[in-house]
Amino acid sequence: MNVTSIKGFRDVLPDEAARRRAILDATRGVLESYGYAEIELPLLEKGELFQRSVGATSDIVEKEMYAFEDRDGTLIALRPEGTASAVRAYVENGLTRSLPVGRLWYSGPMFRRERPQKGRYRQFSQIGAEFFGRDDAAADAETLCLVADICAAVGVRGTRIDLNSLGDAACRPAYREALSEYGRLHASELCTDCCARLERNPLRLLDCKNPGCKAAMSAAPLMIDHLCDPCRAHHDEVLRLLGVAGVAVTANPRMVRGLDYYCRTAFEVVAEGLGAQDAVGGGGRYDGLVAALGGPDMAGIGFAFGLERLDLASRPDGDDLGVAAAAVKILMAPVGEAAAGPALALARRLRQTGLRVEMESPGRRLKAQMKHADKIGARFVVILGDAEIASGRATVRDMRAQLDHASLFGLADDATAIVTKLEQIGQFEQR
RNA sequence: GUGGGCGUAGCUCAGGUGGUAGAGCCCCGGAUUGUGGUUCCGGUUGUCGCGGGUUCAAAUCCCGUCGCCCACCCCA
Repeated sequence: MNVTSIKGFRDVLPDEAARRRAILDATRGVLESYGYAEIELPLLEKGELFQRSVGATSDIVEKEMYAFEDRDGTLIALRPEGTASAVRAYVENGLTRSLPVGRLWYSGPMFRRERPQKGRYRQFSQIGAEFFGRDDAAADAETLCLVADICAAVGVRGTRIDLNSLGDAACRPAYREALSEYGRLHASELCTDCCARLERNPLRLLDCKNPGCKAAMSAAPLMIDHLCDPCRAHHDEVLRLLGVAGVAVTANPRMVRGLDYYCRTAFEVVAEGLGAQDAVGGGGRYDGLVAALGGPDMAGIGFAFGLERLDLASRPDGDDLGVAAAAVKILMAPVGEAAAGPALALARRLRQTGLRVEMESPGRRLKAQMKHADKIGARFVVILGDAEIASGRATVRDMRAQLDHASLFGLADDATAIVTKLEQIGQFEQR
């Protein structure tokens, strides 16, 4: 094999494609039941969009983004995430006015140039949802309800929703400084990565998995204890509403998120069976992002699920999703070149009634065609050989009953009449 | 970017101490005339990841390189 796919890019074969489609269908159903409308977004955006939203110094933009210069010199990027595009589209198309309270969802591939591993690829798919124009706690609670319902609908096993508040512009800067201060006092106990984080992104000190850092940071101040009054009230109300709604969440005061735009409510859905990458989805509130991208001062909260991870986390006994193979119900078996034309024409007419009909090769012997019929699980085989062409009537083999029905119908018969005859000799589902 | 593991037919793998490649599955064909699921017989596909070295001889030893996987980082 000379030419292969690119590292981190892969082919989704039919079995997996069927599962992905089932997951997408289940998710779409829940999203639409909450009143979300689908939006299709470009795969390419100006690089500037992500620098201004995700953050120019974030890992995603700094070292994971696929970007290149277009012929006119503008920096183009393959989108590493969906929220930035959704917000851009929301502002650019005037939805801030026509749809001031908007619920939008999208799905599709995202691109990040990371080292591939279990559940992580350079091209991966997300299903995302954004809720614009509401900054009240009920909007947060509704969003968490949606997240929980999607997990249930998809059949994700062993899920847990971690919840935290990241504060806002009023209280986070002071906390950030306090955390940095604490970190500097314990700098000698921190790993090199964490030392670098001290100035650049002290919040990340909290979720380092290095044992030494964990120990050093165990007594560090937590955002949750430094929230300003409005943030505190908001967070408490979200928790209260979730309790009433019956959505279980786990308070995780050490959870931070890597994207710059989050504020207040942040959450992550983790599941079992994923290896080290155990997050199936995550999101949070991003009040201020709409304004940062040139729109009005509008609130927003959203999340995204990783399709590959949803699949991994629901796979082994995700039987409720089933793998709906495109089961062909009828195999058209032309024996000899003379039958090719009539078979093609008949198969086509039968398909117009909604039947699934696969056409075999006229050059193959009937035995081989029958073998294939069995392999694909065909319910009936319509045999067209010299005798059938001569008489103008088809022979039908009932694969289940192991019976032939000679001259069952005329080649020129009405398609629906043919279907009726097939139903008379054996019950079958047409779809 | 950093570690660790692995690279033999489409798939799963076998090939002690070097002798020049195999099994099962899958696929295709046959077992007398136009009929499947079992059985039997036969068959196709390999630069043994790639390059170099040692050797009379390497899939097997040495070096390098690439790729995949897992983990760190980060995140979906």
